[in-house]
Amino acid sequence: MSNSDAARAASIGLAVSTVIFALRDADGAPRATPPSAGGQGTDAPATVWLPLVRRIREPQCGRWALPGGMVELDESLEGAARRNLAETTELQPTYLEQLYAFGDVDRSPDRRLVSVVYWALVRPDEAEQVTLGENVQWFPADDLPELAFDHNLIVDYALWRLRTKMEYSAIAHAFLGDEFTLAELRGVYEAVLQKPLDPANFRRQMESSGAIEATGGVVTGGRHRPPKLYRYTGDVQLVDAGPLTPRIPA
Amino acid sequence: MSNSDAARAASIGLAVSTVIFALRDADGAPRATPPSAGGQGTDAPATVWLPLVRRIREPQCGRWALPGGMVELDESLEGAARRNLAETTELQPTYLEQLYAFGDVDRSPDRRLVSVVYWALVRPDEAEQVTLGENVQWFPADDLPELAFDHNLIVDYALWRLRTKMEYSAIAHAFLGDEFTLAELRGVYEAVLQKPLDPANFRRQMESSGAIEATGGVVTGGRHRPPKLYRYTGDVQLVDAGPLTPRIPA
DNA sequence: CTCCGTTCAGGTCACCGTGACCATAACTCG
DNA sequence: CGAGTTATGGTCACGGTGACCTGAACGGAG
Repeated sequence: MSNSDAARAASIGLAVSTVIFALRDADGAPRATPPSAGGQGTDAPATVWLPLVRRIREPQCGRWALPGGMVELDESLEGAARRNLAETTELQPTYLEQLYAFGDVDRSPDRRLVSVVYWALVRPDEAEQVTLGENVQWFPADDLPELAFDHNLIVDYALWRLRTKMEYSAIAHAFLGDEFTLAELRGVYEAVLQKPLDPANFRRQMESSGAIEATGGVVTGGRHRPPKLYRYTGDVQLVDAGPLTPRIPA
Repeated sequence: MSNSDAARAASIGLAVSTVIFALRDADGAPRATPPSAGGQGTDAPATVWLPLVRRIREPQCGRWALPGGMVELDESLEGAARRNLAETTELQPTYLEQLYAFGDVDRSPDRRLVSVVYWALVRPDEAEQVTLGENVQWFPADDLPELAFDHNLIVDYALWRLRTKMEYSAIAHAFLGDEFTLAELRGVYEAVLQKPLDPANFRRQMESSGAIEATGGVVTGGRHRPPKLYRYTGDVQLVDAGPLTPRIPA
């Protein structure tokens, strides 16, 4: 039982990391703040971006990595994720969900480390609050440099989950403010799924889903017919947000 | 930073547990071994069962719990799950996938414990190999006693995942042998989804999916037209079996 | 003030997957 | 040989979807 003895002597480290997704213009500029409230509304296509942190200590010092840190004794896993997000990027994400626990023996060259990884969606106005600097930068999710540890694999998996889940769950509104136009909502889908959607068919599906309702307001200022504003009703469950979420009554 | 000091002094324990699902007759009898090979083929409706282990030490001594144990320094998370399964139930499951990491601060009364939970599907002939005894018993998944720790919540979540995934992924064959009839495959769906399915429509869907192919063999002996035997082609990906699974090429 | 370009909004239509259902085939047993 | 049972194949109505068309409502150019 030398294994057990070794496990007691040098324990396995437990960390959390988070893949944070936000939509930004293809050139890297942040989206117009609350897209509808701002004004003319950006019509440039958006893409998926995420903030990374440069490692300032060994191992893998200098490489870009996901924000994260060790789990303290008196905090839950999600609590640790939220604390680390607040400390490194000052973000309080709209949407936060556990992604996967990564625990291969050799994933960290130093100490044995198991990382419980979360993924988060933030609104453009939240994303702007990220304090940029030498050690915090935004990167396009589809074109990342070589990251520290197994973080490239992690981001790829999170991106796959985002795109898969976008097709069957109502998570798109986590990228938007409380009120939004159908064009903005469609823009989120197009950015994540990377394909154009028919505006008329998109409208029909959203309306029949019961997930959104008109607020009564419209957005004026555009050189075209003023679009109505919508909000999420909350009637539609976010699917599979974890074991603590009450299930949809069958 | 007293928290950091405390974390270093008494580290967080890392454990794995597994929810093992198998199909058995409603009265608890195991299904006919490899259902088709056996003989007449059981026609009694099957239900979902899982094996539990009685705790033989504090805390929660005497209560039923999921099989599991601590992760050793030199094994991966999935490796630890497989080792614990082999040690406690002698099972080598056909299907094994990570479910969720449970890490609430108060989930274990003793030491701070984070459990990475897996879920597994086993064939009836594998399930029979489980050495039953005072401390290992099968329980119907929908009618469990009060389990140790948060294991009731965990089983409920695993059951929800099983039922959800059954509807969009081809995992049903993990409950069967290499060859099976469409009636047997349909029986798996009916047992998990808890609703009858139309045999003709079920056949049409399975055939058009491309997931199965006829082996050429038939099962004789029944007092009716002999059903054809099928096998899985492997063409259809098991969806979302973890980050290491190659994605379906878009 | 009118025309024009734009997007919003509402509608039609063919097609396909689905569930409900019917009919025949092929076996065993009495 | 007929009865009973399941396997297998087919039809049909319906609902959701994608492709596409038409009018509505604005700002801006002339």
